[in-house]
Amino acid sequence: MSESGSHSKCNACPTRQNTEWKDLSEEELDLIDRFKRVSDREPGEIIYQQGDQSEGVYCIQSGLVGIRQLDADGKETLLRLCNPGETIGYRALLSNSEHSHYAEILAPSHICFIERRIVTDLLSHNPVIGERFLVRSLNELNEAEENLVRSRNLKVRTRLLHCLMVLFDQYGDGNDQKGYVLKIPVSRKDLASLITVTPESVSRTINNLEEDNLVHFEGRNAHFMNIDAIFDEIGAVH
Amino acid sequence: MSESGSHSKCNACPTRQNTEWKDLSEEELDLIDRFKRVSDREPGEIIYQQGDQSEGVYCIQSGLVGIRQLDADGKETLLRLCNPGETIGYRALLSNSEHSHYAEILAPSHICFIERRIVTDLLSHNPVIGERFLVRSLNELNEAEENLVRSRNLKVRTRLLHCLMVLFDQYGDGNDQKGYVLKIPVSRKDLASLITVTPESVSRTINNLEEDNLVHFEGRNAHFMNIDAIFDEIGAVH
DNA sequence: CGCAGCAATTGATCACTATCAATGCGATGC
DNA sequence: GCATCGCATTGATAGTGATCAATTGCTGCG
Repeated sequence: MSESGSHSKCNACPTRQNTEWKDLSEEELDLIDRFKRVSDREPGEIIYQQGDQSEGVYCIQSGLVGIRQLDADGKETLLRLCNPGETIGYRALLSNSEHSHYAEILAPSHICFIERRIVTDLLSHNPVIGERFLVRSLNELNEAEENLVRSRNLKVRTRLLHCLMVLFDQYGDGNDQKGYVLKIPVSRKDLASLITVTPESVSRTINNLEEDNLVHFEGRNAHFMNIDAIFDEIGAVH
Repeated sequence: MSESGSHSKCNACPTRQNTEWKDLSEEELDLIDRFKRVSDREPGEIIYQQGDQSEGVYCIQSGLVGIRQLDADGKETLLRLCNPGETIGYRALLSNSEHSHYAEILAPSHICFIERRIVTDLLSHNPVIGERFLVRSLNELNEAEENLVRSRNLKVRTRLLHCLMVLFDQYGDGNDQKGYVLKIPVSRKDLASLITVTPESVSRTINNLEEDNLVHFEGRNAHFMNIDAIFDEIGAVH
């Protein structure tokens, strides 16, 4: 990583309105601005390690971050993708425990680091922030549970379609002459991990979707040829 | 359910020390005491329904409650068991959304209902309560993720052993002459649901464990014949 | 340009677990 | 004591996805 000279103001951060920090006072934002450390990060870099103590939180200004978890056998799972505006690493900090997962840069990113004492300071002065993180964690909890239920009840094909639709929601490029287009932001391996399956199975399922003329893949681009049929399939699941 | 005449004081509640309410003031406890509604509930009764708006939270004074989730196809999953001291239904209330799951009584229970306005009142006056629920939800989040990773990486046998050990932790009856004993608090079907498999698979896996002389089952009682071997198997997983 | 190294695909096989159907068991009620 | 209902087990089968191994494709780099 490289320490960036840019000390852009949080106030001007285009994503702040959707974040846990959206209702900070000028004064509070100023506090963060003065102490935050912004850095340029490249894919593959680790923001924090599983098992480490929390030193603060990280706000994603731009780019893409993956949250991964290693199990006892060393197998890794990609739990979720985090987008600009998201603050990560908050869980270990707020529960006063070590990071139960690690965060890896997936696309060139600008990351703002806010150290622990600043965060606790803000929390103790402004209860709204705590509330925001509470709601955030409740949402993540819902997602996690739905994820579990999906991977239990749905076949790989349906899970993949579902996952692609979720990705399309966040990263979709609208439509071109062929249909809706999505630049999948992750590797096949990670795509597989997201839906709890092996890369081989993803490959085969992709062939499957091609044969059925539902989705056309070229590299990381996915073209949805018949998006209604897709919604049918993931909506009223057989 | 039957409205119970007993208005036992929260102060005297044997489980309160481990709960989110542990550091309420006398005055605050008194507020709850005055407005809470205690009821006797029998197995099968539903405390709140998935999809309903939150009307308050429910504190389990005694008994056992299961949190279940229904998916779009009507398949149900038992997500977790809740024990005396636990407050449930807090998620919908705090995130201002409908219940994403439902709660069913699994053993005769005493349940205290605390209505919404009391909770929000307490929350707004005492930020510590919010913090407690925040930590609670962070813990649940960790559990949920570990659960997902386990059901991805581990075979049924290992998951079952793991689940039994977790249950033993909470409901274990110490040991008799034969070894450690656990009265499994749920049906086979629910046991299966907890580890995301079919009841048939649980049955077969149980036979398996019997053959290996690891665990002996008679009805809902499980005798752990060789608890070290069990820990070996779930610790250093192949 | 060609090589190295990694990512992705393809192929063949196998194990696990789901599924379906039937039977067994146990509690409850008449 | 017998019938019934629900729960649990057992059996037979099939399908899904994992696994292992080999190939292809791609990217960056000397």
